[in-house]
Amino acid sequence: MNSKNSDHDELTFLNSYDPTLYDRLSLTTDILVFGISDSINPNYRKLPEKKFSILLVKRKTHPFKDKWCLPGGFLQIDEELTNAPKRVLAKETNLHDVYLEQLYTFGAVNRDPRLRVVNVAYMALINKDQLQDELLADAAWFNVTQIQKENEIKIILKSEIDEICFTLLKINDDINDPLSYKIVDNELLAFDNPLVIFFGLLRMRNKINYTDIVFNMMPKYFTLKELQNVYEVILGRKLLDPAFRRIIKDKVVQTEFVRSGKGHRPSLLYRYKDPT
Amino acid sequence: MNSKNSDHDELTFLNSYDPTLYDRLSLTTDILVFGISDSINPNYRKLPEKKFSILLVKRKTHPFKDKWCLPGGFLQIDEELTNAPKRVLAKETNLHDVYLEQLYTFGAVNRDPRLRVVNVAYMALINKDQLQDELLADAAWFNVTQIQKENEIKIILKSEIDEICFTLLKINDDINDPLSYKIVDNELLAFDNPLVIFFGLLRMRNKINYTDIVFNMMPKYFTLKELQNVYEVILGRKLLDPAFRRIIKDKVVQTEFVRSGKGHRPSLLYRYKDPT
DNA sequence: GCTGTTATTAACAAAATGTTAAAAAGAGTA
DNA sequence: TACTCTTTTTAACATTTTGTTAATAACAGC
Repeated sequence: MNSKNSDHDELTFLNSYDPTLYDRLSLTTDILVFGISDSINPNYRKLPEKKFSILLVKRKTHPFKDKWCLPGGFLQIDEELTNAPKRVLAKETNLHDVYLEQLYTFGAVNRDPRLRVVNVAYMALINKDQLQDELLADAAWFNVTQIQKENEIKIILKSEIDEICFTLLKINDDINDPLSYKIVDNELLAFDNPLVIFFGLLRMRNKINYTDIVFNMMPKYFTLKELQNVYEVILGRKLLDPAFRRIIKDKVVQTEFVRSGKGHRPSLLYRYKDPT
Repeated sequence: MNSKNSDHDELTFLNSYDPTLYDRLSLTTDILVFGISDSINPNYRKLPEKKFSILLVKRKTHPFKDKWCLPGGFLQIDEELTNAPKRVLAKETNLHDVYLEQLYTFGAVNRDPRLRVVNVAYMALINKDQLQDELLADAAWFNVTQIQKENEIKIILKSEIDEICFTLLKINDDINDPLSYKIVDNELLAFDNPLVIFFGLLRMRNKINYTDIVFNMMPKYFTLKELQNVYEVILGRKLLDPAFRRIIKDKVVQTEFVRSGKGHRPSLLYRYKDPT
């Protein structure tokens, strides 16, 4: 068989192909938006505290009406998969050109009560200073606190207007698989969003150690202590200054600027050194 | 609004919901099966060489008839997403209870010439000793060789009956995103399979350093040198014996058995120490 | 100038990793 | 039996990285 014939066969086949031959379902995308919040410290001489936070929106329609959920939407039939989270994010937060990374695809049969839906979850990292407009009325930032016990992970999400709490139980040994956990005590979050959030936190804690993704959440200029605080809230533990500085100093460049007026030695401002 | 009313609203909504409201498409799953092959060394006194290899099947139908591809199939409408790769793997290789991990979801609009298909790729690790039956006539193991130049990655897949070669060009800085690469010079592989294979290799090389996944490809008993060889073929570089042994000795237990008769000091046989 | 505060780094300790080379334990062979 | 060839195994040291403590620096406010 020569190549011409083969191409011809393929064309004939494609022209007579019936696309309804296989089961068809809907595909959605959720976006787990991470950012860093400053919360004012009551002691006016102390530094503001950094908080690791995620963006949730309140559902206006059924199903899960009035519950919080991750911003998301349906994939369109003629739309690149990678475009869907961009489009949704632009619509919900007016953010463009943010760091996006595919997180995991969730496909439990009953995850949506309406119909069979498979969800491709993405993770976005934003520098909240770049938020041009106010958030929509039904969106809010929630600070993340994670409490780990034996086979149980409790996550508390706290905004100015609401507090969400849920627990994940480990039902399986495979620690890197989000489906190794079962959701319990979830009152306020829609769909399987607790799994998406948990898996995103896990991914962040891992990748922070061997990539430069944190810098997507930093402003252009920052002090090393501010950067260290971001590492600390993501990792959920304190780091020692000298050790942190040794490791991070390859990734940043000192600038001519300082942050002063704080009642102590001014801190030098650094910026990210692009590795090229 | 009380909870009873809310539940009632939700039920009313669900009963009147029209599932054809949103675009619907087909979902497939591909499985990148990794294994380790022994190739006999021509010098009879030398040890057999370990090769890192993947399983490909030859397509019998259009599209891409007679090209090699990853084993895969369509997700059924009432099937758990995690079940699809299990079902496909059982059918194609007669393997059950293998290590499976979700790799990435590929959703370029034109990745399948027939219809809009989104593909959830999985990675499987198998110990080839457990293969109970012969492979199907149209399946074969291909040894993997990867050659990295500047912005170019060349991958050579070699089986007893065929040799496949393709190149990926880096078109984007984001090194962890498979879509940062463009496929060139691909003659023999179907769909976007080169991207799946490349991303799987990347994932393996990363995870081998901070997880115990290699042991899914090892037989029950193995020598430390055999284990080291597996690390070496996956990482694509030689390791120094004492350094490797120091790191790996926490993960294995020495057994009472030895492998002898090789014309040199016998090697102690170890087994995986489950971390529990 | 003194106090309170945080930034920055020096200096040392401890741990991890890289490297070289020697010893151990067999099979084959003269 | 003694010697060679081979690979396994580890000792011993060098080097690098990381952990820790504590000293010094530089400001604001009083």
